[in-house]
Amino acid sequence: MLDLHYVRENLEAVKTALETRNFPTDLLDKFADLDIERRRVISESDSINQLRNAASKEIGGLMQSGNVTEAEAKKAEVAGLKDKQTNLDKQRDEAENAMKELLSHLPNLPDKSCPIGKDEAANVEIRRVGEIREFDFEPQDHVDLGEKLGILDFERATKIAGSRFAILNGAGAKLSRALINFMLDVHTVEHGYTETLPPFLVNRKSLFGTNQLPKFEDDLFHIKDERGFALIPTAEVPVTNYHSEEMLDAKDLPKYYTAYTPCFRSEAGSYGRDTRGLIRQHQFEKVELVKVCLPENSGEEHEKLTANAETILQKLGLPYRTMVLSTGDMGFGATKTYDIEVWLPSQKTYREISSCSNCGDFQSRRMNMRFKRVGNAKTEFPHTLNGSGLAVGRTWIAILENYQQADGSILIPEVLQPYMNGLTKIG
RNA sequence: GGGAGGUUAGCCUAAUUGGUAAGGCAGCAGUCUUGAAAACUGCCGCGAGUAAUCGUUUGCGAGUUCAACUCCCGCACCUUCCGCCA
Repeated sequence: MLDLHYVRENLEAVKTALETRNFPTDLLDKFADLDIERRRVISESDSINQLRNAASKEIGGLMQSGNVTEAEAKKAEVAGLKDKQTNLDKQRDEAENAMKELLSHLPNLPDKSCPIGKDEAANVEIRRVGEIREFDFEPQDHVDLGEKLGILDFERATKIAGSRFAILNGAGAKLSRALINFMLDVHTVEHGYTETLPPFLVNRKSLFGTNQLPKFEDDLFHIKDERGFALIPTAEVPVTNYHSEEMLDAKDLPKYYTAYTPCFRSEAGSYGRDTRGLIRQHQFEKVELVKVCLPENSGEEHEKLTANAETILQKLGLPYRTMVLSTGDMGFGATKTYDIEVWLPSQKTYREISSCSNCGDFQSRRMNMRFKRVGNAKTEFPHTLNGSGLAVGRTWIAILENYQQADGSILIPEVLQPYMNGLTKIG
């Protein structure tokens, strides 16, 4: 959420910035009116309250000194204020809710370093790592490879759940589990993250905190239950909200968390896109990286987090490139995002395998997570960052496709072999 | 599912059969000092206001009342006990 005062004082700049995100600025045209109305109602309601409070105090004094008749007279005087106040309070609630509603629908402001453009065509490649393998045979895609090896079963997954679900079997399931453990080990042991295993169901407040709500309600799977749970679309939700509503101490920052969770997405509106294979599923596995840090360090922490995710691809020997997203392609809460894309031989293209975002104070303000510095009384909002480290299903795809042999078998990258009980090859 | 106790500002703690949130710690600014400490003064949740100031805030939501931390109802969370359960 953007800061009300900031928007008020920089309205034109905010409009210009949000335009680069393809955000319709007509919503912002309402800001000034809402702001004025809100302040008018607040001050009017305050002055009525002032009258009531003063009268009430007088009555208290009269009652204590035994002047019952005078107190009764005073009571009658105040009675008329009540309706007026009820009415004003209602207007006040409406005005404040309208402002909150408006602010909660505004996306974050892009960082100055982001390329300006209206879609992914404006994204800029900033590095390319690893050698793309030359095949002396026609490489198959992961669906053909997986099904022939008996480690991937879409047909039965569709039978027992539906489309966009998959079943991994045997060495395929083990490979997925190996990837999870490998990633968690690298991030905890080498990169200093604390492993956490959070709830996979969360409440609406948490979803507001990490900006899935109110705008992206339809992207979630909701539990039909009065408690309003939803299945997490990413571990970013429970992990970033870990310190929501808390007052942190600057000396305890930064905090680094990594979590493995399944992720659940309705994929409403993506009919027909990536229908073949494991690329886009309703349920997928992911190891997530989350940081909470001092505002002045978030740029540097963002670079480090992205590098931490890239380390996994380097260790697995998978070729990739890193893109900085253009203003038009960034997610709602991000000030800046790097996408890491892995090479898929079957598609002869790079596909997203991680998205690493700096959210600035956008989320901490929404979830009321604050911190204090020593020697400074005022509370501040820390910055939050998140990124996939990595999407397990897509890494699984990349391993099958990049490590396939002419006979359809798959070599296991050396770093994964200890996690596969020494297995060096599938098939 | 049932019972008991609890939730006050960054932290800790008060508040007469209902009378308008007292104080301490930490922090900020200033006075004093060569400097620091101590002491003293002001500030020290949020909102409106250039400001004086005013409003608002006792887990959340409603209610009774001129007036609610206090009384009534509902809910959340924490502690604990019983039951059930992997």
